[in-house]
Amino acid sequence: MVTIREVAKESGFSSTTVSFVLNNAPLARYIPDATKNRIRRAAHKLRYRPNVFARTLRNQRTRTVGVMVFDMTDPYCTPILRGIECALYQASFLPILTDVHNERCRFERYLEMLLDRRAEALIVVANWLFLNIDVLGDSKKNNIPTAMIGRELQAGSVSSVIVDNEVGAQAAIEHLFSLGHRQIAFLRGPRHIADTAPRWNGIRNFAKAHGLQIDADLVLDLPGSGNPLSGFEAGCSLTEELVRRKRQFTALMAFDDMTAFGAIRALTNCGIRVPEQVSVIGFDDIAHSSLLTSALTTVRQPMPEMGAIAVSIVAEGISALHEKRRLSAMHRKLLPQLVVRDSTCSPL
Amino acid sequence: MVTIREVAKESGFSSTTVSFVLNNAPLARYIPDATKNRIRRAAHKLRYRPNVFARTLRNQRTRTVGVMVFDMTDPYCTPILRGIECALYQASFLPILTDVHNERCRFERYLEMLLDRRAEALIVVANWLFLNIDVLGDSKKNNIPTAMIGRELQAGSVSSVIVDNEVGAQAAIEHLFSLGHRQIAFLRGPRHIADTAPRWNGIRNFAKAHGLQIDADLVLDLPGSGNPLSGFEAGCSLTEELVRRKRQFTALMAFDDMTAFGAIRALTNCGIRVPEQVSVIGFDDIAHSSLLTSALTTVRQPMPEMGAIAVSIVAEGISALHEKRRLSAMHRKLLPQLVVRDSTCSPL
DNA sequence: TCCCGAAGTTCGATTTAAATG
DNA sequence: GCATTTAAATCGAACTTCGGG
Repeated sequence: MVTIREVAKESGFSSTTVSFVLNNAPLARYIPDATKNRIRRAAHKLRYRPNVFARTLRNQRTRTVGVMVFDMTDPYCTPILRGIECALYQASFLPILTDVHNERCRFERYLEMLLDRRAEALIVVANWLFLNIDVLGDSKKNNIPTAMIGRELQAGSVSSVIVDNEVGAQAAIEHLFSLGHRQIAFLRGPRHIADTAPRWNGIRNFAKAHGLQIDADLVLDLPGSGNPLSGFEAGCSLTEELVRRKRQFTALMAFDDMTAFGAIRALTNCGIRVPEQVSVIGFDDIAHSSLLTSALTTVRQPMPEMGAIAVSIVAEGISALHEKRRLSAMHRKLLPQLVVRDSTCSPL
Repeated sequence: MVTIREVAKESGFSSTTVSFVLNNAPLARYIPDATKNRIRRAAHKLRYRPNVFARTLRNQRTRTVGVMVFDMTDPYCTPILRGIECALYQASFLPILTDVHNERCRFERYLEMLLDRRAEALIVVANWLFLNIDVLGDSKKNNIPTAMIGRELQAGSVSSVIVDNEVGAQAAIEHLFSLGHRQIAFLRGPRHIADTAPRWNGIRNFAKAHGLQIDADLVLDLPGSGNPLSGFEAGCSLTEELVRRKRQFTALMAFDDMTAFGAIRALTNCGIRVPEQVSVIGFDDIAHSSLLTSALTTVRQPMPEMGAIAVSIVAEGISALHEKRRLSAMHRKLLPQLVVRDSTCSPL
């Protein structure tokens, strides 16, 4: 590897001058262009690349952001990661990707590794989250800008980017209602998932406002497990349960897309056609929702945008840190969007 | 941040001794346990964490691996990334994730960034690859162990991990054949994708060996674009084209699962039932293949395993490098597995 | 005083060579 | 010579300080 000293020798100047010139340091102001050019040419000729580690050792900047995902296999994550990657690329940052697998010990070990590597910020994708983690304490202690996607922390210095679950759920139920559905079944999310309550609130509020009766027998809760893909099986078996109860319903609103897929599978297995006999609506708009034989109507979360916003928040945090500004946590709540496809229609 | 010198002061020894003890260096052999304990206690008490950058500056080890994906939104990537992550975690390595978006300039910039960061190895996930990249030259020049997943490089020092496409395609066609299908349509992959040719070879060989006629009018090529999800639309429109031709076929073999999804959509739209009237088989077994209304029969690539094997290959390369052993490139070809689900059955 | 450039210190650890009893 | 410990050099860049013109 060629060092700055070799560039100095090659160009005939000292390494100090080389450093000034190549970094456009303030002190390079008075250095004549002739000198600058000779130095730059020498650096280019030798294919000089500054040693990131030596540089970091001096100025503490790593241009690295730690990204923690709670479960990469969750299809919800991919577009978020893409959004993060895009935004970081533009800012010349590199992501270190860690996947916590919803395990506390992995979370702690990875957090330690990321802090050891002096990640300048942390982005946590915490949608399907079963841990009661204390990123808060840790990141506060280590004072590194942190943004969580998919979960809002009430207090503390951790920023958050979430979708407006209440508005989203309301849009979904409004869609079904305006199609004429009155007997609607619900597969609610697992209790301990943060998204569950606000979505249900949205539904209840809409129901109250429009005099829609919610039949308690048509409301079931997902059990919830460590695996985000388990929503499929759960949606499947809960829907079978609904059908067995022989309570009429013309539409089904699922907690998320995976659950909706399971519901559709169960309905199809029972000889019930979607959407002719039962309309189904999901939430998220994961990548393959449009590919289903009957493309899924759903509420889209702007995943790539959420990733990009998280990056912009922590980038701002990093700047603030360097300029010694105090910066309080930001909490962004993005609007979801109803996407009408083939799995919903008016009841006959 | 607490430094080794503070630990030295706290424990009453020099930083040299501290370093020896905490790293279990050979020279720590003669250091009495009493000393070791005092040092370790001091380090623990002060919550000492060695500065990764100072350490790397000395011994050149970063415990970092660069991961380059050509398109993260390709569902094929996710399980591979998971496999890589798992294996790296166990080896106490951290991945820097980069997504090339199938763009040459991104590829080059990211490669440079990864080399700047002294990634100890490179893993390239190059399934849906349109670039004629020269990782080869670069990695040779920089002499860092490199493994490619999804594409085999004939010569050079780059290792590879691929699935046996020929065997996989043969398994697929054999499945259809043994079900009794004789009029089979094919949606072949884009010309410039590496997987296309071997899969077609597998099909042709099987056909020849079993006297199966391949009707040229039932063979169409995917156009191929930069976007792996475009396979859906292509599969859809090509299948419509097939149906328009009014040439009978009882089964359709798609290049990959996305294409198969498109085909199923088109068939359904045309009022043709899957699998009763036309069986459909895919390739890959991406995450949601089992979720389709009629779960897809397909040929599974062992993605997580491929990721893990790539890691073990580069890990071996890293060791070899440190022990100054010469190590030639490895080429692993894994066996795919037929997964029979609901999209295939015997013709009526 | 202003301009230009160099010498030397610093970042935090590892490691060589050497000094003790 | 052996067991135990350490001073000093090193990694590569950035930056402070200083000197000559």
